[in-house]
Amino acid sequence: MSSENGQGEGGAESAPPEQLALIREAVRKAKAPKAKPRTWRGAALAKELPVARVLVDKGVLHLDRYFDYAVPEELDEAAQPGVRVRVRFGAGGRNVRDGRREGGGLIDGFVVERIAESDYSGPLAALAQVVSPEPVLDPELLGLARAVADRYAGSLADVLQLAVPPRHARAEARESTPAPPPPPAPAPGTWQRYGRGADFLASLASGGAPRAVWTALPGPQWAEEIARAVQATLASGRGALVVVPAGRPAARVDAALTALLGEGQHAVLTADAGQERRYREWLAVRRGAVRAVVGTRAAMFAPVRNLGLVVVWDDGDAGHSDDNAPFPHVREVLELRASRDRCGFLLGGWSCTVEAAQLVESGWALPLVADRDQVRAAAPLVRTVGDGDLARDEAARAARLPTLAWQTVREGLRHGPVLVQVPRRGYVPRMACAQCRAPARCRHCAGPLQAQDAGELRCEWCGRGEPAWHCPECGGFRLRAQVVGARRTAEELGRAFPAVPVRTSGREQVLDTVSEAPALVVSTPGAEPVAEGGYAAALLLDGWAMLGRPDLRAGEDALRRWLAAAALVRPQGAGGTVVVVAEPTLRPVQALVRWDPVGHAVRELAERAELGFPPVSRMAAVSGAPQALAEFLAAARLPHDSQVLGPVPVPGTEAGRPRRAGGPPPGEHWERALVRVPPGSGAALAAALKTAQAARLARGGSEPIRIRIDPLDIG
DNA sequence: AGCACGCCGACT
DNA sequence: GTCGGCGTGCTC
Repeated sequence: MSSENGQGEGGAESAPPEQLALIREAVRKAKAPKAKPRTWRGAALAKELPVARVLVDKGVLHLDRYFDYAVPEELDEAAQPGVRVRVRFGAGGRNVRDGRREGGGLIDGFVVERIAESDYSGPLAALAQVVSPEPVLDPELLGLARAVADRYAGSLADVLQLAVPPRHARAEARESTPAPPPPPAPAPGTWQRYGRGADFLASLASGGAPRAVWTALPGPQWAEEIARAVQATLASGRGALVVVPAGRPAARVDAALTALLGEGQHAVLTADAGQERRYREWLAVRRGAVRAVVGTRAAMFAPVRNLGLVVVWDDGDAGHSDDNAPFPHVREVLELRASRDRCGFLLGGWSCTVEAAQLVESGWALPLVADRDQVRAAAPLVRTVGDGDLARDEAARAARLPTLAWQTVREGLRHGPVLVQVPRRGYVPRMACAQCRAPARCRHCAGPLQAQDAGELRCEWCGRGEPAWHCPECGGFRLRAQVVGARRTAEELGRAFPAVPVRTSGREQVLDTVSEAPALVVSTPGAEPVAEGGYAAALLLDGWAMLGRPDLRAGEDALRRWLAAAALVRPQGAGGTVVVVAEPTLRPVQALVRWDPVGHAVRELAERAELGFPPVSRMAAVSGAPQALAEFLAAARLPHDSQVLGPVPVPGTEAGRPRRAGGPPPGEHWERALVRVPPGSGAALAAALKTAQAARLARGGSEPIRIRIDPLDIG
């Protein structure tokens, strides 16, 4: 045996490192078979359960396990399960010679459990400090966080960062005033309009755990309907949690709850509240002083006592997807909570996502829908303007708005406010030749051309202006991108109707409500103000802009945004009219005309099942530098029924493109692979990816690999 | 991520 | 001999 390094000492010295480690381990085990909490200088320890199992608050995946610490006598009382602690952690001070251990930084953690004996064979370090005696991490929340971490191949510490708000000492010092007893069981109110609506409320009120996908009728009643479901749950002696996608709907539900339950019965947990207020409200919930919660996505983890109902409104809104690792989605987390806590589940919206349709199809939830007569009575009349109409429409070319749109606005303004939905910048699709539809590209770098507010063309990649575009394919010189920003549209409409005020609502300034007086209200999707008494008409000008996006959800998203705008318009019987500029043959457009979001989602679901697309199959996106990605995929022990698609270059890593959040570092070229598994193997896929990632990080893999379960933007 | 341990060459 | 390079592996 000729060994290259020729140490020649024989025995353990020349063994390969992994064997060495094994030998060392064996020696250590033999010396200290089971450690009683031996610590520095034999300082006095807690008499009962002297070991604290601690989750150290580091998001690193290979530290995603508990560490045992000795509990000094003076911390015995405070170091209860669930409290925040500080511990020494790190390789520092392996100086056991004089029986003292020091070094390693102080880091935060949570006591998960108190136990009699550690199974760690070595001297335990002691808890350095109990940050506060407030138990913030109870077993339910820990279990949920664990489940979410597994579901999304993330670390427990990362999830806890989302689930437990940062401590605020002043907020903690204040006592939470308990809510007065809740009002008695409610009447079903407008829930009568839905087939099984009254039954659903009755079940909640009597302590049941019904699960429903609710297709809300257009109009403003949805918030009150949610409040009634909450009220029914409170009447059963249980708590309720409502999660909405943004601050404005949160304010609506807040107002409805106050109107129905009075003050002090519920807490509002939104991100924009500021640390002290956030923690105060969260603590009131945790302490059981408040039993009902409405909030935005971070509230999905709210530690509501004796949870009886979880509600998610408008689950298709991107606001429900957390943008911190591991990117949990409100709908999925609340599904987990409903299953784990055996509580009621209500997923509602004017539209219907494919995932929601799947919950119904699998039998996990029941549909809560109104019959066609109710829908017809509540919905506005929807008319379309397609390509054919536009081509025949001379006026449209001159004025950039179809004749039908002008007529509808003119008529609507005689009876009240008119809503104009225009695309947001990010949703404007590539410009194309109006004649042959070839995409308009920059002549220098072939980047996509984009119209600026002032109307001139500019390359999205290199920024060069293009003053004299013509189509290289057919010689045409007209571009098909009449869609312009909100301001431009507002100016133009304002000139056409000089007697009418024009109001705009968009990202910079969002209007909450407008009066019933005639006005033009120009808004980007999601920022539409509510009109008192409803809009007389709405113009949806972003049709093909939204449908043109190269995204699996383009159709579903477009329909959702249209329905959200159209739901603010008066019923057809009261003259409410909607005009959508989009091809009437397209499935989402037809679904809008018939006001049939469920039918759309069901067909979409069937199609995705056939093509092996999510959510029927489960997918994960794995991205990183090409070599690192290849190594990762080779090393990962993926489930045998998984299929790797790609890798392909990550769109948007070309130089000069605006960087997207969570994307690669600037100037780096990344690739992305999609891993697909059939239904039922989702958990195995997440586990395999998590294991591979942990192994990689433990080996000190410096090149980052990003894993995202259920990626949102798969072309 | 830090940080110590340990196995290598260059030095007083 | 012993000081110090940085390559591996552990952190209760």
